[in-house]
Amino acid sequence: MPTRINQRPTQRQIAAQVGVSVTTVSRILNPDESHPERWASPETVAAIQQAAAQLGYRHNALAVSLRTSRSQTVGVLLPVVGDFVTASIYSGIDDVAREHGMTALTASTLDEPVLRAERTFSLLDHLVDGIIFADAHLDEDFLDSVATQAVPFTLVHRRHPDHVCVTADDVAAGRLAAQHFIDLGRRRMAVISGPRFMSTGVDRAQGFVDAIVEAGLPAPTVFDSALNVKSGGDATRAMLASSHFPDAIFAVHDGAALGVLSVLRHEGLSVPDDVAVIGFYDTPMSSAMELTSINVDLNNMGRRALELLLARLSDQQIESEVCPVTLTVRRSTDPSLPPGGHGPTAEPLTSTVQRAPHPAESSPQHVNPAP
Amino acid sequence: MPTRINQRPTQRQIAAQVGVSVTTVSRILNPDESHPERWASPETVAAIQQAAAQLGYRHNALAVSLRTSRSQTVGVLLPVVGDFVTASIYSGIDDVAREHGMTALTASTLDEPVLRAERTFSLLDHLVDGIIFADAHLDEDFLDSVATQAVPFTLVHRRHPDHVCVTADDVAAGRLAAQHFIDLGRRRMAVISGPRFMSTGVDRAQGFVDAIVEAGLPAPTVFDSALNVKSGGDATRAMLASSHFPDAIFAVHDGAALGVLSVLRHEGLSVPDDVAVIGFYDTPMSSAMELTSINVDLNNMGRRALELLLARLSDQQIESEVCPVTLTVRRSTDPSLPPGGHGPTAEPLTSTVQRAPHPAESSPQHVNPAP
DNA sequence: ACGATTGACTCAATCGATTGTGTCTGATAG
DNA sequence: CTATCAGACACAATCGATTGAGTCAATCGT
Repeated sequence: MPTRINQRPTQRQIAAQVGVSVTTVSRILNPDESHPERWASPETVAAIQQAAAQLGYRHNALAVSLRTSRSQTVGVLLPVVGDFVTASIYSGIDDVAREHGMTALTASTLDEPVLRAERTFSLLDHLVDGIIFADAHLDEDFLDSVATQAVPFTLVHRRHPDHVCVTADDVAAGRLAAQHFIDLGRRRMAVISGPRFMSTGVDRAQGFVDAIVEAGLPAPTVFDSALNVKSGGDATRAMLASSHFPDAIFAVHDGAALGVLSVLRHEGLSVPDDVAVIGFYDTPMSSAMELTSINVDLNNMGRRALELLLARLSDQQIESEVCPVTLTVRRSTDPSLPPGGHGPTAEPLTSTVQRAPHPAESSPQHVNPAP
Repeated sequence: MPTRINQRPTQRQIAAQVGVSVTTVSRILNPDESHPERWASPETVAAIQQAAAQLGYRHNALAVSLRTSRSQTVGVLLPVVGDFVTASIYSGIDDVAREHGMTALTASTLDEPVLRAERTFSLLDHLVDGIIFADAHLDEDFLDSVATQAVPFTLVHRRHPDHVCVTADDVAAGRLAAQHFIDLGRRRMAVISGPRFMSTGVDRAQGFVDAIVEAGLPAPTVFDSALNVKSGGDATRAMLASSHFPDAIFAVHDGAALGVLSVLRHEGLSVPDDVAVIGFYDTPMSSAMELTSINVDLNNMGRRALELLLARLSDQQIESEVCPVTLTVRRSTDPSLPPGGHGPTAEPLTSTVQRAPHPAESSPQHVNPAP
């Protein structure tokens, strides 16, 4: 038993053992040539393959990358790591990367321009073949400067006007939320958006406002927030302090929606009787809190972002993609649904533009009859 | 303006521009020598630094790694990516990596041995300086074979008897949960653990059982589960079907706890009147669901895991570490707490062994008086 | 029987940086 | 006046693999 410790076998070792040159070893171990067996006799091929297996040979990815200037690596820039949304997106990216024998390098930028630049350069130092940005800012031209570096990239989740991106259909999502509220007979709407530089919040709020105005209803107030529990709560308190309190709140992020629910409950207001609430992303918390939420396949968005990037790397023309959104109706907008949702195993109800009819439930506890 | 497109500047280019050899350029650009200015005259140093800045020179991480066989890179193997627990751990690792100018490479293994081996080798192909495993299995000796590769590693979150790891104090956590139930006067306990190969669930269940038996109470039933919402619900249904239904359930994962709550509510049982429930990890969902949960600083666990690994890389002796846990009491065990928790901005109550007294709240709506 | 083709390889440069060992010049010591 | 030394560099091998351009012998066609 060859107890190799501390030393990875190299092609040189295989060559020495078999009695050929490293050239031949390299050619045999890279079957990507058009003529697979053109470079050696069957016996030599077998001998090399056997030696490689016996020594436990593996390519040195660094050496290969250095020589070929193709690293089989993509960089992924996330605003934060450890959050449901970005983690789901990354998961999809990672899947595709693995399917293509590539490695995904991640870095978090905290939405800070300096950190983003630093970490982008750090990825480039590793000669990534391409980059996926999940943290685009609408108003920055950092991406243009990256384009100068001749490293292809795509955006995911947040869009930028000048670059290819894979986003949720955020405008449609906003319209979906608005239409749901309108169908419920709500009239005084509000929307909790995110920072202005995030296309997600901006587009969702835009769709929401547009649909409501088109329906002839008063334009909803737009609150900017940091899209977390605390800022959602703060926005809600701001609403409570204002003269006309809404009867329907659309938060473009479940975290913010949770803050909304928490403050409403704390203030003794009933959901959805007094205020209906819609969140976004349909996180596990949504079902736990019986929060109506908009769903988009984040995993698939990640997949598509990398697939587009790979297409681009194959010199194909690529175009931005918009992923469909659905609305999962729960008790935060529809009290006629049974408490406890549909049990822990049930799939959420989904709809594309209108609320889908939901199947009769075993114990429909009508807390309040629908208006 | 030098519109370099497509080409990163190299030391060779700097050397040519300044009129020195790449040797000198390399020495100047690596100030880690004992004699910083020993290799060139001040004028040359300035010229090289200026040329480097002007060209926008950056080290080629691959070339450096290849030559020095130190990649300044660590691999992180996670069971899944996109989950609160692993994402939080990774976040801590990533922070430390950045602080040390290193890069963290991640890979998810889905707890499948084949995938774990494959992805581990993939990391080794990139010449990672070390590896952090967050997906250790108690019963596997895969790690021993990795040890043969002479790549240092540490474990995090899940332990293995033979290797250095950073874990939560899982046994203490189990005891903490048990003591809380005992203090509440509960007598029929159950614990929902995870698969047998995860030390987390095993240790937590062990501590829980030990403390209860030591208190002279009947030993709780241990249910194995997959630690997700569905399996938590399944376990609860199994309990409901059995002869002696518990009045206290400790789930070693908030996801499973959510399944418990969901099924209990669906069956018309009251929490905590009929059944008290404790979860684990104190996820955002815990506070949303008013779930009493055990908290451990996952981010810090990640930090420590990498810090230990780096110490090990500096040839220091390292030892396993156990991180303290705390219990955050909410309404799933204590109905005397006000609904809505402490508002979205409040810090959770924490305690180390006993439940801490909680501050008086503005509107303490006593839904049910404490027993 | 002889040039041409094919099969089976090898040579050597190269990717970008690091590093042990020179080399050369001018200043200093003796 | 020369041996010595330090300062300021350069040479060239090396890390592990890839790749265009050979080399050499056997085989083939005519």
